[in-house]
Amino acid sequence: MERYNFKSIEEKWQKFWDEKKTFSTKIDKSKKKFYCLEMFPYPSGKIHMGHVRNYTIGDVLARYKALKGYNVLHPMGWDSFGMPAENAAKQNNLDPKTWTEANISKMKSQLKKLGLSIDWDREISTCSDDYYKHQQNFFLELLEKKLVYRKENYVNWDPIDETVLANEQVINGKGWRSGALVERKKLSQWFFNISKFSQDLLDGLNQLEKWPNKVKTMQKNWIGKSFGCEIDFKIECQLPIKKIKCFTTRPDTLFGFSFLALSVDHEISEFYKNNKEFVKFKELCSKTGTTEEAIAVGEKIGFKTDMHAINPLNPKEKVPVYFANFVLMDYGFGAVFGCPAHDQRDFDFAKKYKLNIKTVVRPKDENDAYEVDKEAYAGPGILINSDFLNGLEAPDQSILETIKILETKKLGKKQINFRLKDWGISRQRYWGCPIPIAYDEKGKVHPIPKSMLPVKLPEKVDLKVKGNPLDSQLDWKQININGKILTRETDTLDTFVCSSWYYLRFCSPKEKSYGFNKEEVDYWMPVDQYIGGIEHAILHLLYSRFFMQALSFKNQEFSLKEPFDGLFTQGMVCHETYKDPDGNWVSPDEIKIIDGKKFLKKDNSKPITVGSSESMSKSKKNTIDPEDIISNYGADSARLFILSDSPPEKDIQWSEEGIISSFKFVQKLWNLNIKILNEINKNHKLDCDNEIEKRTNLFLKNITNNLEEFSYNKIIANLHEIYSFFIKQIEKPYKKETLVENFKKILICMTPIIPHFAYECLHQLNIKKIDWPNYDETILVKDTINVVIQINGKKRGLIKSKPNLLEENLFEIITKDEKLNKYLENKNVKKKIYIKDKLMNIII
RNA sequence: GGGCGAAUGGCGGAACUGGUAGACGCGCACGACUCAAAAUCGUGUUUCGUAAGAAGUGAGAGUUCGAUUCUCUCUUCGCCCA
Repeated sequence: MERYNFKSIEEKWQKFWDEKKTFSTKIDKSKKKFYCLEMFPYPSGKIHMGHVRNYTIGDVLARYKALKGYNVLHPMGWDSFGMPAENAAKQNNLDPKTWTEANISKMKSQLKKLGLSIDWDREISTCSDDYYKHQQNFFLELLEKKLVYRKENYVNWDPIDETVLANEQVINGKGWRSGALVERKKLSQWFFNISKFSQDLLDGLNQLEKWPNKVKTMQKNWIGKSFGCEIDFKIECQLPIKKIKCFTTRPDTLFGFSFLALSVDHEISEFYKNNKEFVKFKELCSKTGTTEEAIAVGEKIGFKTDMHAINPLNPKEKVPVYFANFVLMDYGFGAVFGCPAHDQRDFDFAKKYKLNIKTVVRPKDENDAYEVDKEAYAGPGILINSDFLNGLEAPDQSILETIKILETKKLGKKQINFRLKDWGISRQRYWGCPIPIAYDEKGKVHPIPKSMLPVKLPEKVDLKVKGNPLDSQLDWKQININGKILTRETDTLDTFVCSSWYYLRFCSPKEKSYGFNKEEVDYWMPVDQYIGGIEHAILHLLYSRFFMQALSFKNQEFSLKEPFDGLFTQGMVCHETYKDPDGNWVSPDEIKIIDGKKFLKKDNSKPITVGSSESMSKSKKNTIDPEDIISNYGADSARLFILSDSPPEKDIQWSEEGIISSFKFVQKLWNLNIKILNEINKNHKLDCDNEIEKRTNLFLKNITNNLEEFSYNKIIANLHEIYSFFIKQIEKPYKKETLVENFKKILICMTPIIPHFAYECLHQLNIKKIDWPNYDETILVKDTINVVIQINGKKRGLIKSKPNLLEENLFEIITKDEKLNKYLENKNVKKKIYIKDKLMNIII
């Protein structure tokens, strides 16, 4: 038996593809295009199993579509700006550029070893000025369209990384990378006006039929459209304040009004800036964090003012006005009216400060004496204790009706509110795209002229200074524009900006005059299938959608609104976790297993406890290095296993047994191939039956359907089945042409999955022209079928018969069947349900 | 607290629009080859039962001739939001 030498064969084909530029793509209007894109990696050092899974899934699709006759664009690049480079450079006394480029070249060679069908001529890297100069140009275009602006704003400040974080980068009140407790700080920042497109981004989701519903729901919730009402509350106080504007989604509960709460950043707070108690209170609030989550979890605290607010529907009623930590300035108007009976947050606050709690909604099955007791009631019901609103059905009818009344009385008006906030894009970091802006001594903004782009990052900087290193680059900071000496903006762009348009750049990566070439983009866009992790469900995907909206805004030339037609989110790669007796994580290669049960540490034979399977991470030491797998088992085996065990959208458990099993399967296929090659040289003339053709056609049908549906785990099952059939068939008499012809088709189906192996076999059979084989439905028509026989719904037997049997004929067969008739003897048949060619259910 | 989703052998998972539950793989058992082991090949493998047979898709109900699939209630887990 010949051993399959994956090393030399994989190398051979990778070299062949590289030299022949097999996967280089050009516009070809005679063919339908297919743009297959996987989320490009951050060049962190080396690839991990998550990459292997992501890019294998994409590669199967790209290769399959190419065989189906599509002109496939399948590019790869590097999301190469970002903080890890800066941190690593600081630690290793390198510069971020050197570190990043070394990582890129390492990871590129690793990706090549996977045998991916990537057009490497289109490779891009976001940290190269070829790329970011176009991004700076986009920034200036958006500035002209007034979609970029600058404002002073409270930000989440990460005191360890010394940078501003987006709300999404704050997890449990801590920085997503550093883990530092986030502080509030006021800074001048650049913003993309993403909220301008809230409604468009929401509407656009409806068109995205090939997106998972889950992701669409997440984006919908993130955009957070709410329908409600703005209300002016009259104020009584010593200060020159007449009224306060509030936004509420529940104006119908106005009769339950018991306090008015303001954000500590509300403009009215200016009147209290000399009040020592208030200043103390404000400081306390700043420690609870700015995220909605931090506020919801933390204790609700308030500062009572001497102001009183008047209920617009009941002018006799006056309630106290508080500053409260749970009111955010950037939602609504930074002021809310409190109705404790029907909002848990208000309820907690009212209990704490002993405020009035008046029930105004009762559940349908309660009577009007119903009173809220231990917690707020936010469910549907009937309005009570609400004067002229009594009896209305909450929430739908009562809200609309109340708004109508408020509008006619000119006390408020209907309003739509969005949760989506503008996107802060300034980062106080060196390793990012410079913002093409300068300031004069008065602080006035001067865009850098487009002719002066790119604004290049200075190459040699001292990263060890506190704060942003660009700030201390005095020679770089100065710029002469038309004879004026100005100071550059030293903040750089959030790296999410880089990844918001890279898919456009792939269409024409060498275009010099602009970020993309219109003709190329018109041909290739949108991305037909985008593949990546669910962790980007909100940010990256929403920002990319925004970027297209922004580019097409006031632009006759460019009208594409949705960048990604199809989206697929793959699951994570998991592995068992191990701990030694001291509770330290132990990595899988430090472990030996005895009799499949005992887990011991290799060096000291101490017992190891096996923990749950969790997503691979360095901190839990449960990672497997793809490079080891490829060098021990080959890329084809790795690809085969990563596809085989679980559906691609679910998590997969990496296991040693699994990869070995895949490795063995490749070897078995190789042996089958050799047997068939030997058969070609023999001169068989025996003609058996058409079973080979039939089974091959069934295989073709199944694998094609499964490929179309992303059921890649089932494709591997299909391969196992057809292998088992062929290896048995080869022992029987058959016509050699039939055998070889059908085996060729199967090999073609293997090329997307295990390309090196399959192309080698096809090469040995001297096959040059390769197209996806079609199946013949007529061959699949069965001449004998199994009909299930049920008695009273219980399966009692099977009848083999020809198709299209008449009911009475089948029943006759049943009565002649000894085993089945046993059930029918002396019984009255009440009913027969007959589903042709499938089943008969006899009710007795 | 709200939203979405999931639950099938020892394990990962199949089962198209309601119609043979457990495809395929792992693991395990037995057998062949071998002095022996590994590798390889073959057979078996939901549970109980010697068998005939019975039970069985998280729990409970419902619709139906028939439910893993549809409806309701509950439990547990996961993800997102608060």
